[in-house]
Amino acid sequence: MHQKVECPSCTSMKCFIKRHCSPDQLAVISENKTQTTYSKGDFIFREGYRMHGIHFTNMGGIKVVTTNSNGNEQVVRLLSDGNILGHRVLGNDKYYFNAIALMDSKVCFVETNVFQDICLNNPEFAYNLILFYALELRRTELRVKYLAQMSVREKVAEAFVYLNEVFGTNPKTKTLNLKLSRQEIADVAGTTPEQVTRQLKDFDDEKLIVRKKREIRLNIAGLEKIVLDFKIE
Amino acid sequence: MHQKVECPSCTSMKCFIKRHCSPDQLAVISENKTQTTYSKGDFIFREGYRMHGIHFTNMGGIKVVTTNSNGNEQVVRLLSDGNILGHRVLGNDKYYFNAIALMDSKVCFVETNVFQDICLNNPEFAYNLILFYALELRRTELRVKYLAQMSVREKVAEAFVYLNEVFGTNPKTKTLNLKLSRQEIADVAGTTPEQVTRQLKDFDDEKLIVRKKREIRLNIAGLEKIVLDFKIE
DNA sequence: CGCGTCCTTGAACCGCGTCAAGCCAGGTGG
DNA sequence: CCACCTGGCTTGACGCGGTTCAAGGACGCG
Repeated sequence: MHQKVECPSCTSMKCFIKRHCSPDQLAVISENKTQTTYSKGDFIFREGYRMHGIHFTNMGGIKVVTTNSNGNEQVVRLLSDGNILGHRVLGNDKYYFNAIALMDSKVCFVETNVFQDICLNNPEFAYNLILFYALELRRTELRVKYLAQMSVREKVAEAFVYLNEVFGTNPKTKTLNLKLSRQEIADVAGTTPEQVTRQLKDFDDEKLIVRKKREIRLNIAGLEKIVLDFKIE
Repeated sequence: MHQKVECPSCTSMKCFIKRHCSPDQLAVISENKTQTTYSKGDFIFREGYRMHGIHFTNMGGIKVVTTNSNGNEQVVRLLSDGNILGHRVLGNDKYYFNAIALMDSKVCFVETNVFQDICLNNPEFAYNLILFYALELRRTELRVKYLAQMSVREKVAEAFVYLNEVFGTNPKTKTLNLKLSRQEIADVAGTTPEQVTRQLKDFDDEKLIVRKKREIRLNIAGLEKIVLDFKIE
């Protein structure tokens, strides 16, 4: 197994804990946290899993998904390193979604009571967490709107904008830092693999992407325009 | 105008402020809050409106909606008395949804800086607010799932379950405590008035509802079964 | 070289939204 | 008091978008 990364010596600039806790608190948290390494495809938690704490991604990428009757997955949220995971479960220990590693990932875990202590003793931390939740809530609501009202074309465009936002592109090749199957893209967009293929063909014709199998070079400005046009009218 | 309800003498058992603040704090908040009465159809805030605080419904009912290109509304959230409204905007003053009164409503408003002070000086309040946000987030994510994967039949059933959850039914007549047009039901369910009519007919045939124009008597157990069946398989 | 997996493409099907016509009820004015 | 009008409800017909099904092709790996 890998060496555990201790909070005081952690270099993540994105980590919520790292950004909002005092050195003293970092030491306490570090002592009380566990850290696990997951391989691509591993479950961080499953539907019905009993949660008794909060996860923080130290490195890697994770998707939170919900499964429907036919076994199709719908991606509810994507997250890269430095993000909070499983914070929805706070105060209610049963959760109805699965969290799956999209690549090799390292995840820290803090138990609820430790976390609660931080909140109660560090009001600034708590207030910043409230702001974080507010932002998350707005994002999720926006996704409600998207899934309910967008056409497939718009949903696929939005999926790439979202993927780019979270994982970014290789600055040299401009290809997405994550290779996904048509099925996986469909799960993010909320449609079928066949529709994804068709849309990718259209986008290719329109110079919005260049596709070489799973390597996809994005014309982000163009894709964002599709999403923006939806928002405006 | 109506008389302002002061927090210390407010009798709402549901109000978040009332439940989690000390008498001292209640006095401070009451002094700094404003209270407005809205009639059915009035906007509490509009898309693009600049927000500088948080609302609490003292009495009444409100819907938070988003409008699409054709002018159709999609209900994102319903709330009755004692609820928090506009908390998503915290830390980011622009909002992309409209809040509209469903009936005559009284709403309290607390400015952000006052609210922030409460959070920073009352960690318990802040922590409970975090729990509230976590719950809200789970609810919203569930709606993402519903809108993305449910059939119209299931969505209409879910709309009534949701309406019943928030506004309840008259214990005598078992009719919904809120009369809505077909269009308004469609906005909650995420479909069209015509589809609502068709579903209501089906539900009536199946003894899941009894409809007398806008008066609708619900067989909640039956409707919940439809939603539950979707969840399970 | 052969097998399996994923991608692609076409075709058929179907659920749902749209359009339009008719209906019913409540309100208004003669 | 009734005739008319208006707005919402109902119902049927239609068409489109998107999912599903199926077959063929490309690629990778043993």
